[in-house]
Amino acid sequence: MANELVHQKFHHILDETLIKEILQVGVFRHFSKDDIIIDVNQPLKYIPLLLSGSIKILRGDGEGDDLLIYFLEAGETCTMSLACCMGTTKSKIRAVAEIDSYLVMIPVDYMQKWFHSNESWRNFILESYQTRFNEMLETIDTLAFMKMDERLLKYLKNKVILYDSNMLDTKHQDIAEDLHTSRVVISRLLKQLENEHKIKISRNKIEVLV
Amino acid sequence: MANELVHQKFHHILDETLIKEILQVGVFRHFSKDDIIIDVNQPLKYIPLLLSGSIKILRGDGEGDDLLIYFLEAGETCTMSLACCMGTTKSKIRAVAEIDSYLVMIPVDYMQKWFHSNESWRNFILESYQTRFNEMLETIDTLAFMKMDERLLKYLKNKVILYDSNMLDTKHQDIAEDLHTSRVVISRLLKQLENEHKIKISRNKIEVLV
DNA sequence: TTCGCTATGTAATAAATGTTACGTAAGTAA
DNA sequence: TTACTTACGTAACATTTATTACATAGCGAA
Repeated sequence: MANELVHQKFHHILDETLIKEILQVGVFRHFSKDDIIIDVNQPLKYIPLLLSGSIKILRGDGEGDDLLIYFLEAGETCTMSLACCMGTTKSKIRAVAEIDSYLVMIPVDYMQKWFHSNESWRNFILESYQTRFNEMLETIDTLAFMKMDERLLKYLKNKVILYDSNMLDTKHQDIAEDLHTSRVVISRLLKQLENEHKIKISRNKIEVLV
Repeated sequence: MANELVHQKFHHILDETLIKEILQVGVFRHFSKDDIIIDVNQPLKYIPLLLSGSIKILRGDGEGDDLLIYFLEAGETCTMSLACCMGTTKSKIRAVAEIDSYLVMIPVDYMQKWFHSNESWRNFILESYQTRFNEMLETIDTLAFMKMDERLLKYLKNKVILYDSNMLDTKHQDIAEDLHTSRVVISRLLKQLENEHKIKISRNKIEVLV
């Protein structure tokens, strides 16, 4: 089953021999919603490839304050891990399972070896960096140029795409933590968005109308 | 002279044969302070390697609003360019010469070729990505967790390191543009920092005391 | 010197966001 | 049902940042 998933999600970018090797050396792991996969300051010994689910990548200031940077989805890897592993430094981010997720963890040594021996792996790494770079730029844009109400709406719309449903199952407090603000601010802005007929609010639920 | 610089700045990371090839295919260019090297939406055909000087990398929202992301220094390359070139997309950033700078521009095709054929180039690219990733994370931190007065002081201290002098030659308006705020705000906060004996202000000059 | 330009100082005000405090409503378990 | 917990609504206020408007200071050119 797990083997099937690796083929399914990665055959378009990684070649057959590499996938075989991944199946041999990779460690398969399952995480439940809200499980912490990697935390800040934790040393990294594995590169995760996401087989199914969705992972939230957060920047933490170390004292409980977080900020959502972006989401990882099936078929992707955590470029942060790459950067960290290569420099054998500690993780500068926190990775949390957004929903139940299935991963295969590649020991760092192989990542290094493959980078020099396998062209498809090189391309995969490069492509990952590219994608993440653009996501980081977008995050910077959002922080620098947008006001909280715009950021909130963008966040909600992004979740709609992620869950493929405009009925979101979320609490104000959770949103506040992802956007690094307070619950009161989020409640206020959500109410404002509701008045503008862009969303509908009910307990534990937000329906996105736009 | 130019050849000397390439050796000097890159021999520790790139091997001899590659440096020779760079000297053959690279285009040498000089930029004066405040010259725009790459602008937003401009297609990229070259990867720049910085031989001397310093380059400011800014994110622009397209309508005149900018935000400083980080500085490039001698011996470094613009990872944004890599990301853009690989995806053959247009530049998402603006690069401006902070001081007079000397570059060697590598046509994209070679960058691709070397990536698969030369180990030292691969390592260089990977290392660049790593460095830039961390800088982007730091930028996100700054935006998300710091207030303007802290950001301002951090900006000033960074310039002190960059110029290796605590007497900075700068105007309030310039700082405001880099930090994406208004001149009035910067003047106000600078005055505040002066009252806290952290800086001394005079026309076109700021002396950093901490 | 005087004129004119640019950079800076600062007040007044507005808008956005953060904080505290408390009330109420929806769900849950006894 | 009652009691309890959790999520949400909202007022009142503080702080931070943005905006407008205008004054003054430094400097160079004529």
